[in-house]
Amino acid sequence: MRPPQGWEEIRAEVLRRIDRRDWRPGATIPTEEQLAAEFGCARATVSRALRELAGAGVLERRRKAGTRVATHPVRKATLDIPVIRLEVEGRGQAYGFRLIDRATAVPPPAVAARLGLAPGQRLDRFRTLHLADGRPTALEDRWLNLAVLPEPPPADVSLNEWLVKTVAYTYGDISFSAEAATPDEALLLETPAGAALFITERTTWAGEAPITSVRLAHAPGYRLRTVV
Amino acid sequence: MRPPQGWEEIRAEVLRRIDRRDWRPGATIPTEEQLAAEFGCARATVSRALRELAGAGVLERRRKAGTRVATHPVRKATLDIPVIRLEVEGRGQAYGFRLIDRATAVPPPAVAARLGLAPGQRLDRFRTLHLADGRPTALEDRWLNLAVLPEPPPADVSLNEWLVKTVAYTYGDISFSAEAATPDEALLLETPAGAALFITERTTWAGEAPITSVRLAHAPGYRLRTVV
DNA sequence: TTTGATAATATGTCTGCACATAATAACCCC
DNA sequence: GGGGTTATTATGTGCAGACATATTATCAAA
Repeated sequence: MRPPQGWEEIRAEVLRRIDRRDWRPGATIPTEEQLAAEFGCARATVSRALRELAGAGVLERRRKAGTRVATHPVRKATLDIPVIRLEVEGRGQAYGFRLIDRATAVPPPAVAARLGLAPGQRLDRFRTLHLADGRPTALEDRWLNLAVLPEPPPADVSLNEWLVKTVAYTYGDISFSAEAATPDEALLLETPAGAALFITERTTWAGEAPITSVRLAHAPGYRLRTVV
Repeated sequence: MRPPQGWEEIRAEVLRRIDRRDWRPGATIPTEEQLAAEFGCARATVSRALRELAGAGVLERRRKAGTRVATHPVRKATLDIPVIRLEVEGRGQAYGFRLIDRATAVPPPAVAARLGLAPGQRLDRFRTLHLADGRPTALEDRWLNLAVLPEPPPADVSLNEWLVKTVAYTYGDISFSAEAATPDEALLLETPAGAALFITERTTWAGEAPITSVRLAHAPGYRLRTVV
């Protein structure tokens, strides 16, 4: 039996031993040094494999105490969150969007709190309907802090696409929830009022300055997946 | 200005340069070797920092082509998905659960397909209501393949907790969606019929054998967060 | 002009070593 | 025994060097 070579094969071998219950949940597995000796590789290579598995929540590691198989599956799933256009095009549909309205206003308290704004400060609000093959797929409600942008956005291109190419991206916060469609949302998304909508909310900073807070209401049927 | 030391400081420095638009979206940043020379460290240390950022979707790396700042923010957010008991206790509430019913039956086609079962194969179904401070917080609908378990589950402890301690965990699939509460679900979760519920679905294999498929319907107000 | 072989190059990975750090175990003294 | 100090130990991080590999650029032949 050829020993695993390369950190990916070692990771697979460790997973296999957990699957086969050689190493049970809660049990301590051999030290990096022992595994390196068994597999005939350097400790750093074993370390890399175990670190990845710890990052995925499969193992728990502590100095001196060693490495053990995780008992409580606080899984760390990794999500891909693409921009809507790519998501639509990835399904083989034609993407489009329509600007519903645009205004300058004081954002609701929840948004102001998320962005860390002084009360009463005004922001620009854009509401955009995203279309897949002409049918609405998501309603975007974006509050944008134009004051901190390095240059004013052009009027002729998608605000989204301009933003991602222009301002830096260090998402501070993403959250997901389910909400019933308001009459307004239902109308725009062409769905019955009260339908269950999947909501994505993102708040973005560039360094210290809050840039934008977006709420995406996805049309019914939307599903967010992770693959491990 | 002291140069960053350690891969975490280097990661922070790279992020800062992106934030400050020194390196703009789409632009190629210096090579690992150049950065290592600038920061006065080994290439491996820079490599570690850049690899982490690429894993988070901030950078895109290709051999020979180099490293560039990601343009389309296919962000890779990392989610923590704890077991419900820990989630409830983490909020400082008292956890409890109640087994609603248990049966052996042929699962609906969607579940059978997810698990890759032959049509007509029977599984065990457990429905459990999870409680926080006595109030329902989530409804669990679990289909379990008892045949592949190494030993039959005991009757006196929580099936969940026994499962995670006994069988290996290699989640194959997790998905999130929003659905309207059925009358049955609404009754159990003490919420109006048709309320928007946040749904988590997980399917688990141990090696080749499908173990279990779980559908969790969270009571209204549930929110899944990521921290970057 | 196109095609195909070849060279150049940046990242990907590995090794072997060293030291830092956190957490446990061992010990000693009262 | 109890409590506090010290030693031990496994992981975490770092470095320098080497080779592997994917991809691009270059250049010659058809």
